[in-house]
Amino acid sequence: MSSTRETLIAVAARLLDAGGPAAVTLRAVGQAAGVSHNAPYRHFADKTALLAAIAARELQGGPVEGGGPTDIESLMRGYVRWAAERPERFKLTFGRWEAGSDELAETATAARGRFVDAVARAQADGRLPQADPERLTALLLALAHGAADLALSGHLARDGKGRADPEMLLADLFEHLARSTASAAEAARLPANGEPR
Amino acid sequence: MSSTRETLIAVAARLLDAGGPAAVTLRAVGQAAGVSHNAPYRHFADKTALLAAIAARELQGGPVEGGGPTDIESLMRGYVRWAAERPERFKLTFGRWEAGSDELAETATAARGRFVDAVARAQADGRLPQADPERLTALLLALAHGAADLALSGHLARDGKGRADPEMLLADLFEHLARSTASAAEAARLPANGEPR
DNA sequence: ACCTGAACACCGTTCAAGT
DNA sequence: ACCTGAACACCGTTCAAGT
Repeated sequence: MSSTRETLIAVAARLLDAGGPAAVTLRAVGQAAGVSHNAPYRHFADKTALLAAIAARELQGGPVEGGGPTDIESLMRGYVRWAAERPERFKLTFGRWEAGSDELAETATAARGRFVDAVARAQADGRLPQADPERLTALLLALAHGAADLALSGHLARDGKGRADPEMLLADLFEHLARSTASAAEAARLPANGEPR
Repeated sequence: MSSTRETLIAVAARLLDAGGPAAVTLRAVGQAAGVSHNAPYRHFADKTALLAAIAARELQGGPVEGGGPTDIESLMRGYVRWAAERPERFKLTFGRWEAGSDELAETATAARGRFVDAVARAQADGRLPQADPERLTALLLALAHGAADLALSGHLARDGKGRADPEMLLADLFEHLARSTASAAEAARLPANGEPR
């Protein structure tokens, strides 16, 4: 039912990819969907709600689709690659959602849950340091997000020796964390083990 | 000379802070500056150029003003605090500058230079691991940027146990890096010292 | 329940004209 | 060299009306 709604979302996402947010006008969406320019108002409260629907759809099936590898390194790599390949959807999804829809917030929380699980597994394997899994996940996601965003706005890529792309920075962080894990394991062999769980 | 130009930038920045990018219309800027709504075209090629001028001014004197502390921890804290206090300017500065002005790119490069210097000093003090300073700077900036941006879009703050704000994540990263540094120093005591300078 | 066409207020940009 | 007022095309949103 209401296939028009899905059509509008798909059409709007395509316009977004092709021409950026400026190209997503209700008139263009309507024309591409074969309806009038104000038919969207029967399915969405306003233009913002339509954009929020794109972002929600992206958070559900987008960055880490089901079926692929589930180790934390692969998940993070998938995140930065998604940002590089679909920059407009990435910018939209993590853009300004001042009083954004509750649905979007819940979807984001669910998506983060998969990352937390992967982090916990890596901790159990000794590949990540012991720490609160949610907080460590936030650290990893913040780095991936920041690297991806800086790369898109041209504040990261350099031509010379200091060149760095998001995947490199991700690898660097994992290496530093691995060393930090080893250091903590060393300390644990001493009689006084002060490392909180 | 041309004080009108500076006035237009200042007025536009004030409108941006007050009401977000939607509030920055050439008509509102002109009215607040006491000129007609198309007088800005005598000083800027178009609206984008005016916004770029705001971003450039922000990059120069904004996040890390001269005179304050210059250690890397304080610089990074200043960055995330600036983002939290002036979210609209932060979003604008690191927003979409597709074919952005060259001046803006140069200003950004110069601003990053101060961070690289601070990182190099921290490395000399043994507070940060040995690595390419530019690349380590990129890692730190990416985390600060990502944490600040996720916090602004509500994808970071949680109510429960997993709560994390940008300054906490920054402190976590510095702690992990310090442990990584200690681990590398341990390894350096062994006969085979494989850590490249 | 869903869609249309006309209309309104607003915006970025251009242009002829003024000093 | 800098500014103004009118005008143009475009946009989000509303509303009366249609099926």
